[in-house]
Amino acid sequence: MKGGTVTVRDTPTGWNSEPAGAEPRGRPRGRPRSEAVEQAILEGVLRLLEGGGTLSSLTVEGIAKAAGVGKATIYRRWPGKEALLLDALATLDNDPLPETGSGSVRDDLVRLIEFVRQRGVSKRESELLRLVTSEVMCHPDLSQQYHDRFIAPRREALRQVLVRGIDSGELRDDIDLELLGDLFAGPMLMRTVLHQWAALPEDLPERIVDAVLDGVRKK
Amino acid sequence: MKGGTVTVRDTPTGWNSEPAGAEPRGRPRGRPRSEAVEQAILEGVLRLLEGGGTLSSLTVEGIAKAAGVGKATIYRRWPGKEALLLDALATLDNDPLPETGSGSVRDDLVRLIEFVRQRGVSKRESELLRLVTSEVMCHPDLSQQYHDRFIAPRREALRQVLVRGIDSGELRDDIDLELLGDLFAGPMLMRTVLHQWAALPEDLPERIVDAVLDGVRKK
DNA sequence: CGATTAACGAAACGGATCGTCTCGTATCGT
DNA sequence: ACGATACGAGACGATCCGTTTCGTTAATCG
Repeated sequence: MKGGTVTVRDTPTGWNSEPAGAEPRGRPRGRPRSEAVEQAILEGVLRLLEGGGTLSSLTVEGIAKAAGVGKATIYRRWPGKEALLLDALATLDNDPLPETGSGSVRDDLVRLIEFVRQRGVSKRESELLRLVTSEVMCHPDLSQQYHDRFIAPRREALRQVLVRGIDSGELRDDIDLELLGDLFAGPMLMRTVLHQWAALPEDLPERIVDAVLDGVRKK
Repeated sequence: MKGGTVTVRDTPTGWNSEPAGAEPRGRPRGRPRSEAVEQAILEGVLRLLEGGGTLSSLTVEGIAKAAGVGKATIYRRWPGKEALLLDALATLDNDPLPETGSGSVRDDLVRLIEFVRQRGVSKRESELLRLVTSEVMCHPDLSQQYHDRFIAPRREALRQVLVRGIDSGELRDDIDLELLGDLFAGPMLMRTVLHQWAALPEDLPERIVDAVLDGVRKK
């Protein structure tokens, strides 16, 4: 944890994206970083994860070996294993959020939850999500970054749909917005993250949304 | 991971409780294990966790130091850090499940979810639960033990209440039992495990249960 | 009482990984 | 050509794991 000499000149993928005008400065002097190396490292991480290894089995040296690079090359780009995991997650998680606001609020909710389900059914993404979540839960600083980059946009999209539903009179206006979101997202996240052995049938989003909308009390 | 000479003679707390008649044999010959040491180790784990350390900060050597014991004494009782964590969790998690079946199904559901909320509001239990969950998610074998010891009993209690509700006509009978459980438990577990920064007000269980029962669609 | 048996604290060991650092080489701009 | 920087390879000290040894302590058995 003490100061070192390895200088992280810049970070292409943005784990510590410099906020102020750092981009428009001229190209740095020496040999530029290889984009191929960048992708080889991220691809190596994903490849190692497909074997369903434990978190401790994903070592930096193993990543370097799998990617055919030196360790220093990894530490030149990321401050540690955790930030690298976050960027690896980002390479899988770049699908755009589904369009909302066109049809009924009910269909928008189904679309958003189906989007979450898709993460769970993909073996590769599921394994990665599981490890990242477990890693993030122990690192408060990473927890913040993970929340900002991955959780917050989804929660915001869900929130907008819910606000639209309240305004249009389709949803009750006497329930906390946050609670409302958890009612819809909780059941699906529970299956994708907590117990991965649960099945994720195609119609699960529909069933969740309709059950939460209509209530489970026998009329 | 290779075979060793340290023989685990017996395991008081039951991480590998011998199923067959092993208990009624006469007292073993030599010096018995100190119960005080047992509790000192578990207490040391809990004390280290209150500082909100990352999972890697909870080292076996640190536990031994905190408890004032030797490392071998820990490995004499538990096969590794993970199993020790599970037993430490058990020392906090020995409150009996709330009584159900007396009044309305709605009140039973509130009681069960309030029971989950209590885990989340206790700082000590919350931290421990967070670390154990993260540890468990990476160890398939531990995941099984964790599920059997902690998850399954709660799910079973919830399931019984739901079955009673269906039989008595209070709950719809056209929804999967498993989905029904996730609808109630998901929102609360989401807050206690996934984002620990969320508030857990006292009336949250009531609000969850009533919202899921009545539905969130505007009538 | 004395012998036996096993747990105890302390400490050392080999192995693995981390994060840093140093080489010699390769590739860029000037 | 030259300086600057990234690259792969690998050594380094530090830390932790899980095992093992050592001398001591506490219980049972004869």
